[in-house]
Amino acid sequence: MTIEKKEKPSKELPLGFVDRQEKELLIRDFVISNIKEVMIKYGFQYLETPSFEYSDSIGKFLPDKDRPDQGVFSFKDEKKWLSLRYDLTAPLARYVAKNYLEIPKPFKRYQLGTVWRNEKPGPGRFREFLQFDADFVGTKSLQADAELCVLISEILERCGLSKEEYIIKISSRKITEELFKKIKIDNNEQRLITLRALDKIDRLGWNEVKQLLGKGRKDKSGDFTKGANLSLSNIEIIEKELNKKSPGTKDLLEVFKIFEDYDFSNYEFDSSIIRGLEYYTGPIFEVNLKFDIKNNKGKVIQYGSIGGGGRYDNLVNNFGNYDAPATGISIGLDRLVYALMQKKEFKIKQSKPVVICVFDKNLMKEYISLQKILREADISTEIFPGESKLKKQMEYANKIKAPAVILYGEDEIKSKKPTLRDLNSGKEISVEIKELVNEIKKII
RNA sequence: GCAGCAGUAGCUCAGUUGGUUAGAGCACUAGUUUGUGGAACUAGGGGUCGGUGGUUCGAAUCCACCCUGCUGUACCA
Repeated sequence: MTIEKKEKPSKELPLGFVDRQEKELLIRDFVISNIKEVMIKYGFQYLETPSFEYSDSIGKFLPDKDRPDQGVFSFKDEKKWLSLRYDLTAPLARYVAKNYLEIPKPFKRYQLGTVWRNEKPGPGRFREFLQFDADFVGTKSLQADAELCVLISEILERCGLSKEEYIIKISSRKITEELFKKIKIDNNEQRLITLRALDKIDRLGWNEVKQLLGKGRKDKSGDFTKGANLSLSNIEIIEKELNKKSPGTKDLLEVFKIFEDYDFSNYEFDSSIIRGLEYYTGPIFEVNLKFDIKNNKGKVIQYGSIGGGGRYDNLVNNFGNYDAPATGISIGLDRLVYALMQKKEFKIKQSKPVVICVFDKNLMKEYISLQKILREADISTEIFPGESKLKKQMEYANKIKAPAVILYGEDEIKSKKPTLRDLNSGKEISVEIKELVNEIKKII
């Protein structure tokens, strides 16, 4: 006799994908509602594009042209390769190129959407996450760049962050561009390695970055990273140039002037902001949190930025002949939410239902009429969803954090006075049905 | 991707000169005479000891490879 073993389906999730609990979702909803209000106030259009795009629509113009397929989830249709979008900027460029003649110029749109990246996940970093993007397409005005920073700032503050808890760091691609001219780097790979190295100044410090600009660097674990192989004199020029405390480029001076007009000051110039992207052409920004973020074991972790962006004047042009200079910013919503959850003072009101206990199925009509009264008063209410002893019903109510239970058994029904038990204090009172709503409101 | 460390019940972990049916706390389920939660007590369920192969009479324990997690690093549109 043979017994076939049944393979049980796996209850594990794919690497980098997570279930999200109510607490997180409610904070996320709160953040999203703030975003929408601010975006409407700033006059942006709401847009949604599909999760999948043809790979070449979003892949061909990837900044790292040397590895266009890396990091993206893709599958082959009968005819073409499709990819899950990895950000909202590439689809926007595609959308603008496709609808160029119909859209207003400039085009201001915002978008909320899930994006997917086939990369190694870490604390607060997943392979599926929600992003928020706001972009101006079709304007060279630096007013747009400045306004993006102002708007992000307003969103963060509405979400409960104080000016001391975040900062917008700003630099410009013009700075590194001029630098590359000065030291005459035209080798693209060398430029990329140099940019990536400079991006790490705040984390590693100059000494380590110099190694990356030169031969390379060995990290704590013993792993070796190849360097850009620049000459010592060039490295010195770079260090001197980037250590300047104020920008020498026209674009940033203008942006800072506009900030003044806006009375916006929660930013700082930081020439080490690079954003690793090849397509940025002007001002670039990064949104950083200034309070400690801990992992689920209570250890403070390197959290990095929660968002960023910049000017990309050539991206739309890649799709055709339309010249549409643009600038945009994006926020990793899940990362922002993860950070907000750590703020002790941050509380989201959750209304949990008052539970009406069931003594006898035959009395259901009574329970439904009580439930109706409460629900009509907009009080979250439920009749215990099951058939259990009273004790189990109480345990259930306790578990779901119900504020109160209503006991309405034979005794109470005789006098038409339900018993209301406050689950926090444990106090019970007997109330007239018409007083029930008022008494419950006192508890909630 | 690279490197270091780790992987025993849902969770936190104990368990070495390799030796009989693998443990605790919390959680879970049922009960403590049945109309009362968050306390206590009793009983119970639950583990191919991350996976596969190897060494051995015998492996949670030793070896190899793989998978997963953590930390750093790389990449990050």
